This record gives sequence, C-alpha cells and structure tokens, in this order.
Amino acid sequence: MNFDTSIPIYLQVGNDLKGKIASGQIQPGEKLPSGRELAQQYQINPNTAARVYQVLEQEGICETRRGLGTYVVEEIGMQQKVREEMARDLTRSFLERMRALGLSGEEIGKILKEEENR
Amino acid sequence: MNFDTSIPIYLQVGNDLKGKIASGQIQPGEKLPSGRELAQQYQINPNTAARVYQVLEQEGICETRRGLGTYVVEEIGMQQKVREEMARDLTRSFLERMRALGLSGEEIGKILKEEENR
Amino acid sequence: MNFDTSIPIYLQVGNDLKGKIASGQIQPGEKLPSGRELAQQYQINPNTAARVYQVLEQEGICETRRGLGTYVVEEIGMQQKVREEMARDLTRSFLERMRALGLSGEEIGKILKEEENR
Amino acid sequence: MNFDTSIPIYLQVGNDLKGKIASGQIQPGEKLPSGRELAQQYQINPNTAARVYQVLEQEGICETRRGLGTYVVEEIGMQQKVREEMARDLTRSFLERMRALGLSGEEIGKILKEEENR
DNA sequence: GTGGTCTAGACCACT
DNA sequence: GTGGTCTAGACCACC
Repeated sequence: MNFDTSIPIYLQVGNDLKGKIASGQIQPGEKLPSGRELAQQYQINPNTAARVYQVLEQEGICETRRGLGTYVVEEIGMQQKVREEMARDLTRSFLERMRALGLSGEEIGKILKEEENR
Repeated sequence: MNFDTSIPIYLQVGNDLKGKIASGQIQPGEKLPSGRELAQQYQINPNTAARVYQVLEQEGICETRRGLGTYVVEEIGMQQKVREEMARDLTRSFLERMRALGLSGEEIGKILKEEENR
Repeated sequence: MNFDTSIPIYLQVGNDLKGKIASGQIQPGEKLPSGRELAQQYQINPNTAARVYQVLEQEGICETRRGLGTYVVEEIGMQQKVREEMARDLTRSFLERMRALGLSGEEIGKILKEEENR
Repeated sequence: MNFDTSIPIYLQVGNDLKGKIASGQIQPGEKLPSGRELAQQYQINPNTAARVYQVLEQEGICETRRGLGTYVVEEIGMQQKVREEMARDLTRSFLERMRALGLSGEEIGKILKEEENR
C-alpha cells in the first residue's frame, strides 16, 4: 500500500478496511487481523495499527475483545451505512475536483454517462 | 503539495499544472516558470522539473523556446481538450472506486444528484 | 499525584482535571496547560498527556486548537453536566462499598446524616 | 489487589481484611492466614504482612497466639464496631469529595436517593 | 511555541 | 497468543 503523506496512516488503513467491509470482502462478525498482523501487512508500527482499530471501534464498525481480537460488528445495516458514507465521501471529493476544473453540473453528468457506457 | 508515493512525481506535478491550465488559472500563451523555479515551487529536483515539461510538451500542451523558456501553446481548443481529458480521468477513477464499493450505475447517479444539490 | 495501578493514568489525570472543572477551579473557556506542561506537572509521558486531552475532547469537555493549545469549552451547562456525572460516579462507588460491608439503605442514610452534622 | 502508591501497603491490606471481617466473610474466632501465607496472597513482603497483623492487634481486632497463629477476636460487638468504623471512614471521604465538587448537603442527599433506587 | 503523527520497545492483563 | 498501556524520542504542520 502506498501512503499519501498528507493523511494520517491510521486513517488511510482504516479507510482501506472500511472499503473491504463496505464491498463485502470482509463480512460482519468476521475476525480482523490482530494488531501485530495488521502492522506487518501494511508495514506500519503496531501502535499505529492499534490506532486504526480504535478509530473503527469509535465509529461503531468493529469491536475489540481483550485477549481475543477485533471483530466486525454484526449490527443490521452497518455494512450498508459504511458503504453509503464512503460513497458520499468519494462523490463529494469528485464533484469538488470537477468543479475546480470549471465544469458545470450538466457537463459533469454528461461525461459521467458517457464513461459509464464504455 | 503532497506527493503520493505510488505515482512518479513528475506526473503528479504535470497533472497539477494541467489542472491550472484546464481551469484557466494559467492562460494559453502564458510563460511557465523556469525549470529551476518550478523545482523550488514544488520542492523537487531540477531534473524532475525538466521532465515535467518534457511530458507536457509531448502531450502538445506547452512548447519550449530555446533561451526564452516554456510557454503554454495557443492552439484553439487546447484548453478545452486538456480539461476534458482530465475530467474523463477523474470520472473513470471515480466510477471505478464507486463500483468497487458494489454500487450500480443507478445508485451512483442518485447519490451524485443528491450531493450536487447540497 | 499518586496513581492507582489498576486504572490507566490518562483516565486518572482526566478525572482530576474534570474535578477541577466541575468545582470551578478551572473555568469554561480557560486555556489548559499544554501537553508538555501537563506531562511535567503530573510527571507523565507527553504521549500520555496528549491522550488525556483526546479523551476530554471526545467527551465534549475541551477542544484543541492546533498550534494554540487546549481550551475548556464554553457551552452553557457543560460545567454542571460534568459535576453531576462525577457526583453520580462517586455516589455509585460509595453505595457499592457500603453495601459490601453489609449495610442497608437506611443505615447508610443514618450514618451519612450523622457525619454531615459534624 | 491494586495498591495505591500514596498509602502504606500494610494499611491497605489491613483495610481489606477489616472489610472482610466487617462484612462477615471472615468470622469472629476464625484463624487468619499465617504471615507467610498472607505475604503470598497479597504478593507482599513477609515483613509487611507481619506489620499488618501488628496493626490489627493494636486495634483490638485480632490476637496472635504463640505457635498457633493469628485469630479474629470473639468479643461481642467487635464485628459491628469495625463495620461502623469503616462505614464512617468511607462516608467521611465520600462527603469530602462531593463537597469538593461544590455540592450542598441537600444535593448530596438527593443524588444518593436517586442512585439507591436504581 | 503548540498539537499531531509515527516509530520502537517495554510491560501487563486477559484467554 | 490477544489487546491495553506507558515510555522515549523523533519529525512535521500550524501559529
């Protein structure tokens, strides 16, 4: 994984995990890698890995059981919620960048449809 | 500017310049900073800066005049062409990421309209 | 300050600060010591001090302004809210220990009144 | 057991034993663990363990019989006396901390009743 | 100067 | 083995 220098690593890794949960690659109730494993996988410090899970836990996406590990919560609709949240973030950033190019809403819609049908 | 480790810096800087041209911040015919100036502005190596202009020249966006510097070309429609190219790149990457989340074309369109009207 | 080994230091320091806020020793809007100062005052590591403020911020008690410092929020009723929360915590722990001694609610009330009038 | 750094360990262990006597977990006339056993149970130094019994003996709570061990005294009302003493200590410390928060006697009584009925 | 992030490595409690 | 806490020290961005 390549990290953007301007965003904290723990957020980037967290977003990566959220993407996997949102897309169903990681299922509700599933056990996430241990802090040390996560640290190895992403080549980060164990403390940073722990912080990743702290954030996800705070967002109600996963829960951690001492001595056992960290698990994706099984709450109904959680996956859908995460997916929508990420989709809106992506969309907002997309619109912002398109408008910075000087494109109107109509133009954006037009290009989007053309590219969709490729 | 924050560089993404996974993409060559000269491409990232080139894209930044293209964005400024596409949005009109830099006008056709305008003189671009010298290689050394560019290197300072973006805190990059002068060799990398030179490569940035090589790429833009190859794409027909700017031209270097011996002893004078590098200028944005004045060809009619160039600005429009750059803008559209960047817009399509952004859109493709946007669609790719939205689909990776498991969203259909309809859902993407729906969210886009909602966020546009905010 | 003497730390109880069984409770995280960052919670104990946080509680100490909350007590000072609840009792009015620290006023709303007031600037709290910088992380490094707090670390010196309580003889703890700067990272632990930072964590203290992270917790208080999460609880909506203080807010941190980058490059400026950490401040107690000025929201109306915040002080009262913190005071009541701490009071209830103290009371619950008191009742628990009194009952562990085998005392009934009546006995507790009786002793309390006697001690109050000393 | 978790020790508070600010209070001598022999007092903390002594209080723990007194609590067990007051609540009836340890009965009058019962044999207390030997000094060495106590040291192991609480993970303290045998000298400290001996000092614990010195204090309890001085307070008239237990008595040591040469070659036999240490026993809780069987005096009538002793248990009741210890219980009341501990209860008063707890209450005094409780009142002190509640008042430090700026609470009046009435407010303390009100919160106490509310928490009792939970 | 401030807070924010990251690394490194230690120790503990829980299972 | 797991996560939770703490220390130590580094570098960065903001003011």
